[in-house]
This record gives sequence, C-alpha cells and structure tokens, in this order.
Amino acid sequence: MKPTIPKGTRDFSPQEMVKRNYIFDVIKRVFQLYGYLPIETPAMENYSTLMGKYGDEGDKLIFKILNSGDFLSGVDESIINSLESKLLTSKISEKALKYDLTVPFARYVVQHQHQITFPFKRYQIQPVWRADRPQKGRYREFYQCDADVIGSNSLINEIELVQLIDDVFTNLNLPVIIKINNRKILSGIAEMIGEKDKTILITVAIDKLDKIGIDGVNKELQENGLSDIAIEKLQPLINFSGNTLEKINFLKDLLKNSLIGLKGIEELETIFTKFKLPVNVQGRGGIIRLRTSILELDITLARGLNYYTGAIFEVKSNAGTFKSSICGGGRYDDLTGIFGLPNMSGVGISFGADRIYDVLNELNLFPESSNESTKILFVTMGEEEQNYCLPLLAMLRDAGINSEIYPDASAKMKKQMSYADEKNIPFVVIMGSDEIQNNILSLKDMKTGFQEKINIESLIQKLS
RNA sequence: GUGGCCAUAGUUCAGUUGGUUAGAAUAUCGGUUUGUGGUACCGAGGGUCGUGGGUUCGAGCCCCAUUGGCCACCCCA
Repeated sequence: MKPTIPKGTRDFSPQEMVKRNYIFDVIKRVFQLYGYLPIETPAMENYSTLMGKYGDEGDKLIFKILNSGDFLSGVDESIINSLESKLLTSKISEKALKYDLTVPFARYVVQHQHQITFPFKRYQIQPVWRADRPQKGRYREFYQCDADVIGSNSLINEIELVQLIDDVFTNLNLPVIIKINNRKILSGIAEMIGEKDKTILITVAIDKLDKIGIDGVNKELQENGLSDIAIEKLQPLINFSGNTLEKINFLKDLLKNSLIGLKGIEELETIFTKFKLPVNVQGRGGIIRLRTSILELDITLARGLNYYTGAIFEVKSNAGTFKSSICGGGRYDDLTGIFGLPNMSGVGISFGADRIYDVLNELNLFPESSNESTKILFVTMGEEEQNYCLPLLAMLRDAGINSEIYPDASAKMKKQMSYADEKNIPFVVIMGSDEIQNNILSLKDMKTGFQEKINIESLIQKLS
C-alpha cells in the first residue's frame, strides 16, 4: 500500500516547522503585546453550531463527521430513500470540523459568559478545515491566528487592530496593503438603490470589479435579478475613483439619505483620521503612524462571510506574486445572538499562517539563523565511551546546551560525522580510549574543521 | 459544483513514427578510508510505467473508463 495523506493536507518537515514556528511566534508575541490572551476550542463543533453562519457557500465547505456506530439506525427510512443528502446529513452527522475560529469563539463566549470579564480579548492559533478544491495558497487544513475583542463597541478596537496588523507584518519584514471598508456603507448603498435584501449579492459583484470589469459586474448584477434602474443608480459608485478623502466625500453625498450608510462613513472617517491626517506627529494629537503598511479605503471590498456588520479588513502582500489575502477580519454585531447572548458586538482579525508562509518563502524573508537545534554531538568509538559520555551530556544539558549522543555504538565514525553534518550540528566531541585515559575531550568545530583538546568545564563555558 | 493540464525509482524528470532487458540525476546503503563529515572516484539495492479495460504480432507511448495530483473559476486565510 502506498502511503498518502488526504487531498489538500500536508506533512511538515523539521525545516518547515522551524519556519512555521517563526511565524506563529511573531504573531503570538504581538497578540500578547496588545493584551490578548489565548484560548483553545475543540477541532470539532456541533454540526448545528456551524451551519448557517458562513453563507450557503460556506455550508457546503464544512467537513461533516459521520456519527459513530451504526449511523443509519434510527433514521427514518423515508429520509434515507428520499435521496435528499442535505436532510440526511443532518441525521447522520452531529459533528463537524471547525471552519473558522470566530464562530467557535462566539459559542465559547456565550457558553462561558459568567466567567468572562468584558471586554474580552482573546487570541487563538489553531487549524481549521474547509472542503474546498485545493489550489495555490488554498489548503483543506490550515492554521488561522485570530485576535478578537468582544463586548466593546469602541472604534479604538478597530484602530488597534490596524496597528496590530502593521506590527505583525513589520516584524515579518513583509510590506502589506491593509484594505478597509464598512458593511454599513454597503448596506447603505443597497438601501439607496432600493435592493436592501440583496446587499450581499451586490457587494460580492462589486468586489470583483478589478477582475471582471464594469461590464462584468453589471452583467452579474443583472443575472442576480437586480432591476435596470437599480443598476443604473449604482454606476456612479462603480465608476468612481479618487483618494480616500474624495471617496469619503463622494459617499457622504451618495448616501445622504441612508442613516446606516452615513453611520458607516462616520466610522471609517474616525479610523482614517487617526492614521491619515497630519503624519509625523506621533504621540501628539492622537495621531498614529503606521510603520510599514499602507492603509487603503476600498469601497469594493465586500468579504463573503455573512456575520460581518461593520468594519471589514483584508490584507494583501505588497510584494511578490501571491495576491490572495493573507489576513482578514471585521466587526460582527450579533454573532453571539444566535447562541442566546444578544447585544454583544465584537471585532477581530485572522492571519492565514499558511499563506503568510508561502509569501515569505517566495520572497526569501525567513531568517537564516534558526535551523540548528543541536549544538553539540558526542561521537563515540564504542559502548564504553558512550557510557563515559552520559554524565558529560547531562552536565551540558543542565547548562542549557542542546546536545545529543549518537545512539548506535557500533556505527562507524564516518556515519556519525555525516549525521552531525546533515543535522547542521556546529560542534562534535570525539570520544575514544585516548580521551578517556587523559580525561579530556576532543572538540571539533564542524565549520572550520579546527580540533582542540578541552575539558568539560571549558566546553560548557564556550557554548553557553 | 464547472473547466484546463498532468501521472515513469524514495524525490525531480528523460524515454525517438508503438519494437528486444525502461534510463539519468539526486537520495539511500556499501567501498576507496577499521579515530574524522562536507568534495571526489567505484559499486549495490530500488519500478505491477496510478488503476482497469481495449486496439495491436507487440503498448511507458494510441483509445476508453476510473482514481489521484496540480492549476483556474466560484468562494476564501
């Protein structure tokens, strides 16, 4: 039998894990800097917890887990014979792999509300699963790194999240564009053209503007049942271009009759005012300057997830060829309401660790240093020497020096030396009868080839 | 869910209009070298050519089906 793993999943080698951990460490460190605390939730959630939270498309992409045992027993025969898979699925599958970290987080908040102090800031770094067709930058199992704050309406949270994103990518040496928009504006637009119930359809179509062009967008709107009048009213928006200030002024005028639209603009303005207006005055007048990222208002940014209601974010690399989003998020006003805790607004962002890995890899942005784990290897001539080395090894480890001994006493020296070479171990100690007799160590520097006699105390000092 | 490309050693790939025993590089193991790795030289093992059918005297190569992978759309981290 040929060993394989399921489509869209991957194994990670030690070399890859070193790089992956580098990303996780940077993100985790920044999360902690901003006061977020870690939680974890199970790999699987109840089927009913996840269904209906991500839109129709999302529902299809949730991995369902078959009930244990005889899963067909107790299912009404008429359902089985009906051949309606959707109905049958709900009967034979009570669990599903989690699709993102936000919905399980909302469930967590509701379930543990009495032991949580609000506003609650949590971070969470865990794998999620999506039954998508895999392709470049798209995996069926991947890690999300989420930071969310729930129980606070303040726009300070949005502003801090933008800073946090900037910090993470600055620390990773990756220049990015942070795109921001507001669902309230999108609702306002839909309201303005008299198609309020089609908000998502409209925004998804507009989102594709730079891909399929104005004609493509209009065609899609038409196919989705939008009236010609409504489409006509949308044209100024689709055609508009300008800088942030011009965009905001334009929207203010366009949405002057939409309460919700104006609210969205006001929110955006608050955020942009914090970042955009006179720069170079950090620490004065409450103005913040981003370190390396570009913050951009993108009125075509929509995002597919159903639960967003306010600000929405999306981050793309500003270098390299990889153009999918590597980070996304937004505000959700009532995600906990479904689980019985209304009026609990939250906002958060999610870093796609695997995509960030792909980008950093392409651009060669991983730091070089971190791929030597063992500092020193004991090469021995036989069992007697091995035994002699064990206490010395213990001393090195007590001193916090990563060290190992080649386990096979009969292995030839060439074999042991190659092992050190391949594992990138910078030093070896060679132990034979001479060394034991003279109570000394032969230390070889693998890079220079230089060899010296040294005692254990000096060795510890040298490597500490 | 829709479309395109691909499948030969552990890995990356050659393989002529269909013709004898399917090759290379790399990796692995052994040797040159019984206390010295990276370089070099020599050697060895390793393949149901994804799977099943068909055409043919003869198929890695042609045809059909099927499975798997990659890529694009949809959507998304």
